[in-house]
Amino acid sequence: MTPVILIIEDEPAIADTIQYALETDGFETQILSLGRPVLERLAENRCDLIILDIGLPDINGMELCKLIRAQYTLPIIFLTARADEVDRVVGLEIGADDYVVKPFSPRELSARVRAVLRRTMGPAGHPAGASGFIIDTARHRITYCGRILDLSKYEFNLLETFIRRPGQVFSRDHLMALAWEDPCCSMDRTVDAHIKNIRAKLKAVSPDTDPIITHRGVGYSLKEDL
Amino acid sequence: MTPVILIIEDEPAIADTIQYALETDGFETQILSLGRPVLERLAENRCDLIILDIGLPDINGMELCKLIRAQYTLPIIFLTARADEVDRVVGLEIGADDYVVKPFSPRELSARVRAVLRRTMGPAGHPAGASGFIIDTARHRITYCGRILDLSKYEFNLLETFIRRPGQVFSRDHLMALAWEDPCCSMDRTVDAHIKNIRAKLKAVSPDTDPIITHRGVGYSLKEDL
DNA sequence: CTTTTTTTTCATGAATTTTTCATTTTTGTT
DNA sequence: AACAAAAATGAAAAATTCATGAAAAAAAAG
Repeated sequence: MTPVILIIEDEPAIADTIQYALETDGFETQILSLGRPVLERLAENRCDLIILDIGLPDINGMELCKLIRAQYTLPIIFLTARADEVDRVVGLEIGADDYVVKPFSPRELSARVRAVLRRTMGPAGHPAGASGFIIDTARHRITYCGRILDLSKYEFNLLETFIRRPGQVFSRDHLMALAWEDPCCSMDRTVDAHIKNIRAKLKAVSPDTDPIITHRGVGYSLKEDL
Repeated sequence: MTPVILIIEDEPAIADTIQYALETDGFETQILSLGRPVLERLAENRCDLIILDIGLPDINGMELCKLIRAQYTLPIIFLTARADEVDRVVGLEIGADDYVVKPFSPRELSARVRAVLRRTMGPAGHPAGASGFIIDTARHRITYCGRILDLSKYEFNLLETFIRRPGQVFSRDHLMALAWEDPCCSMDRTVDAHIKNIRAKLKAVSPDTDPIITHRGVGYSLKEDL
């Protein structure tokens, strides 16, 4: 399940920049330009992390943070123009998980979002596209270390299920169930054969690393970014 | 239990500043001026968080981070003079929980330590389950005293059944039934052999305690927390 | 219908895990 | 203290499990 990030920021230019960076990295995003409607929004839909501008026109960011924290435990990253040490400490003290000062790099912000979510949601916090993989769902393509992979149908399905949950160990049965449409019951090392082919293609891109881990007697998993 | 913070920093002035700030805020601290001895140190004593300078004289911080993360799940905060955006992104990508650029405010660093620990350890204390064990079902992984165990299939199954019911005494037959898929009727000290292997691996992590209790003539159980 | 690609199956050898077994150590009881 | 039963231990044997290469079988493309 792709993490949903709520961006609370009144300057459209900044909000858009953040949104673009996060979506490029595989997150789902939503923008709110005012602080007051946030609680309603949280009550209605799922949200995994909030990026909160402190200088909102309608309500003080610190106050809003307190209000949110009174009801929710979800992580909050403060965004602000105030670089004062005191502000930063107070911000973190008050319960923020991170504190980013403007002007900031969108890529760094996205990386910080991922760092916080890694702790909060565990393996589920990864957006599609970890371990050097990026899934382009629309084009049905997978990129590995910047290189487009030429994959057959089941190779794609298999690799996709791995990428969507990096680190999770899948049994062969489980993989069959996830990557094959009909419950193809026969399983005489079929998965193994495909894994072998995938590995060969990944090796062609990056010869010294094998991101697929074999768990003897259990199944396979994809290496998480370390 | 006071959290223990390991500071890995080669400049004494900076290390002392950090130490002072953290101890003022109630943390226990320890300073290491080199990177290589870190793994030994981790094997010996408890540590809840690492502050890691990237520019160490003996080993690259990123490499060290990977080495630590291969065995431990504890949070790491990077400390560095490099303000480059690329470095920051890579640092967070690689598994750091936060990334602080020099020069920095000691009070802010301490606040960030608290923010990370709040997520990692909960409001107070360790996240550990029974007797220091944590089961990560998705990753098919068991952590013992913060250390990732390398277990074979049946070692994993066996230890898992113990952890799920701490204190309960299981007969060998019962363990066979629970941890083996087919009712493997053979029972010639098979369980004993696996228990032996598990104990050896636990001993490698914590030499002075054996959390597995033998009940003569009956079976085995896992020590409960007090 | 033929050719090509993909998927599945199979056999082999190597590596690891599991099991067995003989021996030593521990434990509880007389 | 001595004894017997049970468990720990170390090492060898047996059994799995997996990677690999290659050959069928099936599906897709031309």
